[in-house]
Amino acid sequence: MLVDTGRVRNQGADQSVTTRDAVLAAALAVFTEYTYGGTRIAQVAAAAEVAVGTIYRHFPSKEALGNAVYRQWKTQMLVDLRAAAGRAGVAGADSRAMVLALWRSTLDFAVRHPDAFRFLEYQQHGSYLDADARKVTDEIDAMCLAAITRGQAAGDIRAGDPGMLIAMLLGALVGLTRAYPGAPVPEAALAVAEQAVWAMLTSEAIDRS
Amino acid sequence: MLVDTGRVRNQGADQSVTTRDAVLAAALAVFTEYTYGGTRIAQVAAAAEVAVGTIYRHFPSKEALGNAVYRQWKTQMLVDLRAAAGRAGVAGADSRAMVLALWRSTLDFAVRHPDAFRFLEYQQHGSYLDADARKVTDEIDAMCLAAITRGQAAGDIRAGDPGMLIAMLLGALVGLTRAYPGAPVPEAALAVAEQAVWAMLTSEAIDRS
Amino acid sequence: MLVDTGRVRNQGADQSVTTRDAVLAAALAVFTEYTYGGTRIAQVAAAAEVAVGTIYRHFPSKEALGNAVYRQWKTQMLVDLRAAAGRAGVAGADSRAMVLALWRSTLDFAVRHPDAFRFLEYQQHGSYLDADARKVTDEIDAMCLAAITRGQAAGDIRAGDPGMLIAMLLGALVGLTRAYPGAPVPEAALAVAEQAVWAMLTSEAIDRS
Amino acid sequence: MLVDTGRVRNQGADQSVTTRDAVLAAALAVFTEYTYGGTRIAQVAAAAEVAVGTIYRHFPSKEALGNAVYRQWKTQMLVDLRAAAGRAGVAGADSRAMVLALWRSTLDFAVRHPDAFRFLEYQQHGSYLDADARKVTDEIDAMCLAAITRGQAAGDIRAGDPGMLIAMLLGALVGLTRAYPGAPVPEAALAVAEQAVWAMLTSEAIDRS
DNA sequence: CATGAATGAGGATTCATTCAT
DNA sequence: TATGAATGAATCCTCATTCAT
Repeated sequence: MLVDTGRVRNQGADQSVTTRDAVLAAALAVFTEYTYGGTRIAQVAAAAEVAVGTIYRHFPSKEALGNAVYRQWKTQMLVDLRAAAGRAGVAGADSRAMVLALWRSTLDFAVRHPDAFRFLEYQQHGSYLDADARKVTDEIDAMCLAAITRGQAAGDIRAGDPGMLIAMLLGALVGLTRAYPGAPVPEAALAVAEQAVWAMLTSEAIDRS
Repeated sequence: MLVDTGRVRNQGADQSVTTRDAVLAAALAVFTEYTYGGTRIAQVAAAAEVAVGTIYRHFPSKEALGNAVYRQWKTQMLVDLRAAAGRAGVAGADSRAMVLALWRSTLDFAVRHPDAFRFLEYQQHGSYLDADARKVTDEIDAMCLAAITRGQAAGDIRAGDPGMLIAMLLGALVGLTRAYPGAPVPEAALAVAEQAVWAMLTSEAIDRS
Repeated sequence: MLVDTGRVRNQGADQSVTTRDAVLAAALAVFTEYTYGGTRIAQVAAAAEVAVGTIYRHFPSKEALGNAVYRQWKTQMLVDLRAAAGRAGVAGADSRAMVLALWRSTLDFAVRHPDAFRFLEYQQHGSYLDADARKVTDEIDAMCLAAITRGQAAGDIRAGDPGMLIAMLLGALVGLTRAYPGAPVPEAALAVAEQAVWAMLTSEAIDRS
Repeated sequence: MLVDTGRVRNQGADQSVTTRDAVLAAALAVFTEYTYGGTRIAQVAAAAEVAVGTIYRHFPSKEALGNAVYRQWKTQMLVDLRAAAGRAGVAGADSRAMVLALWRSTLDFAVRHPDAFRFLEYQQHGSYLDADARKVTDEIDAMCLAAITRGQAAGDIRAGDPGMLIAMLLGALVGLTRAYPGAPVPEAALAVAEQAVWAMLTSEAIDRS
């Protein structure tokens, strides 16, 4: 019987990587649209053009798949943030530049991977995230916290609970992406957003000046 | 034939309103904690201390219950916003004061009804909201949009897509409440947040000055 | 509070009889349309313009209500058959006239109480009929059986299992009423049916002649 | 990409057809005994020796299953009737032989598939039958109607509403099977029934002779 | 490794029955 | 006696997971 399976995937050494990645990508897309809890494994399988059973060959459970997607992208975010922080640090930047670098990295992530950003920041993951996934999140949080705290110490950033400031920043970013559903955020909006958010972080200093 | 049934009907009605309200309140609490999709009707029933069947006497389906909760609180928000706008308008306020009034009304709502605010702004309702529920949302959006637009025309508010500015504002507010999970937002944080958000809205003007 | 309860039913000594009868009549109508198993007590209550609880004041259960309806009409049928048999017997009729009298009584019943006839002959009552109800049925069956058997003995009726002949007769009658759903069987059809069914009972004799 | 999946698909399909047929057969048996409305899906599953979920892989709902069973057997009846009509037509039969052929085909069906015949002719399907199922029924009705009408025109069949005659015929047949519940109709009874029913159709002609 | 039919526990919904008023 | 809101067991249906091929 002749069937068109749609894609070459059974050949070569990296086949399982390819399949696994296809599943991860499909899962992200479907989770973003329907919520983790709202998507059926069959939907992911259909989106990945794979049989249901195949998903279970790569991930032991739906929860594990959810964690894998979360970890994949949160780790990507962490990598990006570290790279940005590294560049800023190498340049001997002041705390202000460091915060700005982290902000821009996050913004960049949100623009380049809108689905991933929405999935990560926009949903309630509490019910299924495991320790590994949380560890990545905690590391990112710690990094941002440190940058903000240092900025506050240096007088570049307004006073206030750093955790709250970060949460508001991220929240504003989430709002930004929510304002353009299913579309990339326009360039103009990005510029406005950056100014606006930066003002948020420095308003007190500005007021003082 | 006309008969005076005395209190019988009213009694039934009273009872019914009370039960209905208990279910709505329980549903809000449980939906907020577990997500609409993540809660079982049995959980709502247990939280409301009624039998499962009782919920179906008052709401035809889980979806209808979700809509009712959404509408109840979004309508409350609308009422609050209208009251705030009315007070500001009576005071002959400028556009700046009007926007500030709306912001404070929303903030106040988030502080006084943290569960409701989280339920409304924090979840993906797309899958089950009906036309009625959306109508309330649209009205609120229109109100805020108008205020921002007028503020921009008056030069009180920075330029930029008004929808985006509102989304960022709300997002920041969501982030704020998320930063203090299961607890009221501290007073100090509220003050900081207001300054920060206001700076967001006016940064350009400030920059220009 | 003034409400129109639609009917006077709370006055006089025979009130409960009236209510009970209203429920029985409503039940017959709804059972006939939706099947015993397919009707909800609430439907019967609505059709009887009575509250659900009221039905349970008169009948201990849905099953009891079903039995009561069945018994009511099967008993009516029995009464009619006895009257017809009585008249025929008094007239000193031959077995042929007796069978014809029973047939006409049944036909008359089917024409005058089409819902009742359909309910009685057309549904599977096996699951809920109690001994009392079956007793009435058995008595009718015995009566018909005796008439047919006597007719066969007298050579007026063709040979064959009398139970089968009765079942076919009744079946044909059911078919007749089914052919005119929601409407009375036309006079012309009745005449045809009588000839046809009578031919069924006597065909052999005719063939022999 | 075109791949030869070998027997995989066919295997799946075979398996599926077998399972589907097992479910259909089980459903017929249980529906016949307990009525469509009176049977739980779990009963069908148990009778088919499959899990509940398996039924839903093959039929989207209980209603769809009911329709499928109905259509399966009504279609079989149609096929049988057509074959009988074909044979009678080829033999150049007169209208009398044609009607007799149809009658015998139906009788044969009732004898060979007593459950199916009871399910089809004995229950109220109105509540769940869909257009497809009704189409088959209508086709059978039209076929019988045509035969009777032609027979009447040729003077072989008595006058009267053909729909009514058919309904009475079928009704008598239903009564016949009802007279021997859970058992095959005895040969002797079949012969009697045929004479009786034929007398029903021709009584007038006979009377006239 | 891939497949997808089968499984069955779990969740939404219905409805006969009860009982406080 | 009548009412109808409340009850919860029973029922339909879903979907994560398994496993024979």
